[in-house]
Amino acid sequence: MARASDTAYAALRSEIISWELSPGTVLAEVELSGRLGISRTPVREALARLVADGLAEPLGGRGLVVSPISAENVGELFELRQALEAQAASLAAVRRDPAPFLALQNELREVPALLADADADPAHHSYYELVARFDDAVDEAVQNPFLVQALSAVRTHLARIRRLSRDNPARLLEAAREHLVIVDAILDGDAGLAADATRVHLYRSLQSTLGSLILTTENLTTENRPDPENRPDPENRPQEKDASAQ
Amino acid sequence: MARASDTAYAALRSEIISWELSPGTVLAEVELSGRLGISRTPVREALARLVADGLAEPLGGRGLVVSPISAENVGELFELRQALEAQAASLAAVRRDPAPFLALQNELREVPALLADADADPAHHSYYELVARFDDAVDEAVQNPFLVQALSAVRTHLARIRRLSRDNPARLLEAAREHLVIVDAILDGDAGLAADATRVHLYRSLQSTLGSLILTTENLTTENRPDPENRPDPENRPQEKDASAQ
DNA sequence: TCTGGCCTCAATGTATACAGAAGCGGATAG
DNA sequence: CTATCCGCTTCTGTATACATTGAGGCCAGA
Repeated sequence: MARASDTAYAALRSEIISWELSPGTVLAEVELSGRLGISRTPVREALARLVADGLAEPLGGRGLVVSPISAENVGELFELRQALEAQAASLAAVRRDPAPFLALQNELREVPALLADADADPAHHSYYELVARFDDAVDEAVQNPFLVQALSAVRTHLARIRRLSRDNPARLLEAAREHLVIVDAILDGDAGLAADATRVHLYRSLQSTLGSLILTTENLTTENRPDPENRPDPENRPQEKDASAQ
Repeated sequence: MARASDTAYAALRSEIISWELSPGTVLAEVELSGRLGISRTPVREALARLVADGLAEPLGGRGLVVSPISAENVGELFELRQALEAQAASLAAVRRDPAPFLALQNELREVPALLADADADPAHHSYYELVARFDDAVDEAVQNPFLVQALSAVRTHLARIRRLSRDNPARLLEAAREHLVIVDAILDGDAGLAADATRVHLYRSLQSTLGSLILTTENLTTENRPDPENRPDPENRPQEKDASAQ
């Protein structure tokens, strides 16, 4: 069996990202060790990793809380994301490994058909999974562990933020077209265009995200009620990996 | 007194950055707890943070080692650094808070005089301290915790890499001129130019770094002798903060 | 002599016990 | 009635004891 601390970390991380633990929720060691059925030691280890990820933060010297989120955070996160993804796309263009991007090109062209029958896939899983494969292809192409790790950290926060905004089918279509431009640029080996197309995509994506924000006061305050019984969106959503989708 | 785990983390981090613990050195919990005079628990916490920082990594499932470094790593790190610092400079230009940069502008103009009397300050502390203040000013100006944290992580690795390359007074003069261009661009509010000037600076900086690399086989291998008695450059070097200098 | 398997040992991973400190509640005085 | 102070409770931080797993060495057989 895997290590208890890894299990605890994965469980807590997932609960934070999925809003089962909403921002501001107090993370008490004894309570968590009881709930997860392990001792305090691995729980502490998991909490330390969450703090390093920026998913939890100390509250007044004693005690940890799930990191609060604000609209401001979204903008700041996108400033970082833009820098990283533009660089990643640029490098992917330079690396010139066309195979995976040719496949993505074909699939992205089929997105309108994919999104057409909204009844079959109302949560658009297949679309988000395609975008996740795009991210994976870029990660693979850049061949840069430092950059990939930084991107991964950003995607973690994005996954949490996505639960703040509503999906918009029209926006997904547009996003697919933007992705296609990026892929085309990468296949052309045009690093500058790949970076520019990425920035365009993220600009539009941020616009859309901010336009559909669901900001209750709960999300903004640091002091939330500690009861874990409030998930804003219990219905099935795409997996964690599909962070950078819309 | 501060927490023992923080003390241990700071101590180990400092030893890794200063090459007192060279890449590949095994980090054993019992040995460290004995050497630092604390129990294994806070040592484990410190080691976990080092792994999160990328300063240590697991070796074959069991045991940790100080992360190896290679010339390849340097290039990869600079790819990330370029993305982050270009974005940071660009944002600093947009924010339009001239005061700190006006001060830096004046000081950067005095750098030739500063470097002239090499006898008074052979390690060029005053120069590196100026560059550190430049970094601080940018961090302050961008007003973006996500970006600042990513930059901070990069600077940690840069600090370690700097011990791999020799200082070059001529290069420092050139670097000061490049920094001055960046500051001018920020003061002009020219985001594009600030980003471009940053990329120029980092391109030259990488050239210089790679050109003066001191790569013994020790630095490349994962399996080093575990004895901690080999620091390649025991003479006084600028503090940790002066990471992005040359 | 070389190879393979077993066994021992050592180091990590987990649980628990102990110490200290911060917050909370109650009681008392103004 | 309110504010402040004191004591208690509960939580974090640290140390230590226990479990478990992987590595290395030794012995036996080919």
